[in-house]
Amino acid sequence: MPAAPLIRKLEQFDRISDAERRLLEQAVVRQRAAAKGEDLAREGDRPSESLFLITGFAARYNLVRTGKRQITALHVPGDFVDLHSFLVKRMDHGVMAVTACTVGVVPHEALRVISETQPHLTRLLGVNIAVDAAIHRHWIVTIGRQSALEHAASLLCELFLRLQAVGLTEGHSFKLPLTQAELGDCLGLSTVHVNRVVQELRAEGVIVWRGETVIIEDWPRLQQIAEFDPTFLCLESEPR
Amino acid sequence: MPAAPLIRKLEQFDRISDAERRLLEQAVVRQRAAAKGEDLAREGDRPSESLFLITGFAARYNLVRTGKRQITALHVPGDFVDLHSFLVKRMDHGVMAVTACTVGVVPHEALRVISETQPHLTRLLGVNIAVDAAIHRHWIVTIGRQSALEHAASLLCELFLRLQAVGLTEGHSFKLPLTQAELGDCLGLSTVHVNRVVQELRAEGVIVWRGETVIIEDWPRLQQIAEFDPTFLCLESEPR
DNA sequence: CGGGTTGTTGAGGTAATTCAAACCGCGTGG
DNA sequence: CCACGCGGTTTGAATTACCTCAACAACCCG
Repeated sequence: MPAAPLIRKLEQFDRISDAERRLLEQAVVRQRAAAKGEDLAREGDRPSESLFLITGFAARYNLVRTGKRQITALHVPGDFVDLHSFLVKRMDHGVMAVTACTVGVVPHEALRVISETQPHLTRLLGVNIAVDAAIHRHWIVTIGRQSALEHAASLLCELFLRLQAVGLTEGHSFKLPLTQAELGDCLGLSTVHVNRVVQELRAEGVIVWRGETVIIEDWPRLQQIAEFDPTFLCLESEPR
Repeated sequence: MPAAPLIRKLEQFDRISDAERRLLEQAVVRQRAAAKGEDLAREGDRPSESLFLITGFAARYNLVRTGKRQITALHVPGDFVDLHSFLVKRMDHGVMAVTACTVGVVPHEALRVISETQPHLTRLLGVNIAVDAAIHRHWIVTIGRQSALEHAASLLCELFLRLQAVGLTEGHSFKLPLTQAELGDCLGLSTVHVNRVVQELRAEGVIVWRGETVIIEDWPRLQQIAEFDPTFLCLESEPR
């Protein structure tokens, strides 16, 4: 049932009929594994299929001349990592497997058929793209106008809720398989500074982070530090 | 012919049939004027129509607790400022008229009819959202990993090409009706620092900026400073 | 002509960076 | 079983890019 995470994700947005469910299952022609660190797509590619995560974490990234890297999006199971490539054709960023991943493969041809015959499903895929964009905007705000501490807190809030929505949290804890360097590439910060900010969140008793496990000890306070309003994640199901 | 700028914008992505053109014209039920500084939409709104710019500049923005503002997108004639509100329902940001604007009004009901009956047009509207997201990602990269100078240069490159695509440039010059404070809100910089960076671009002979007019004196060098690759703007028409 | 907005400049402060080194946990191979 | 190497984390010190505050100049509009 490789389509299950995708279906659950789309159900965050609206109810899905059995017929639609079957169509999505048929659209996933195969699944494949990717090793940690592997590129799922590269800048400049013109993919003929789109990928969604079944298990693992992935990141979209861009490299700049100085050798620095900026991660522009983190993806968790259920997320399409390059749905837009169906519409926009050419990848303007790479996608890498942050952990070992399994991905479901949906040919653009299948997406085209859906777009021709399934208006409701097409809208839900559109919501997918629009929510990606909303998350991007949120990142712009936090990079541009929040302190490193606020920004880090914000990313933790976001990830917690997104993982909770796909059933990957336990109470207030979740697996965060990112190095501090990778976190820095998300936040636009140096590794050293990420470390200091994480220390501060720990010292304040807001989070515990050991190994790959983050425990949010004080969720209200974390939200307050981050000034976090989850509206943009669009986690409520309604007719669309 | 209030739909004309919208049609031209969509034609950047792909050919549009006469029938599609007529449908778009019908979808624009009216136009309205907005004064400089007026809000076209506010955070938390649930609009029942989407707006595109016919004339003028608009910006999406978010406010943070400290009173700072971050602009997450700039819009020029032809751009929808809140197309995503059709899919995502609730505005997670405000939209303000940076200059006096005229906007075309497209009821969500009309978008729904298009999405039910016009797969090709629906895809082009999807491209619209996807390109917005691509621009967002570009902003994340430039805010996160580029210097203020590079970032400012990058925004000028982006605006020049977007304005050129809708016929609002003359040679290498264009109207940029933004204050340095507003530019700072786009770039995540203070007004003072924006000023210094602009001075530097002037001193290097890369641009002339007097009043509302920017002249790009050395386009290759501006692109080089910004490390600018226009791919993400998706300015090539192809079948979609 | 005057008052508000915008642009410019200077000086001092600070958040984050860079560079460097030490440390830690962990898997691997001798 | 220990030594080693490696990726990741942590700490310190010096540097820097950008910020804040403040004053002033230029401009525009009524």
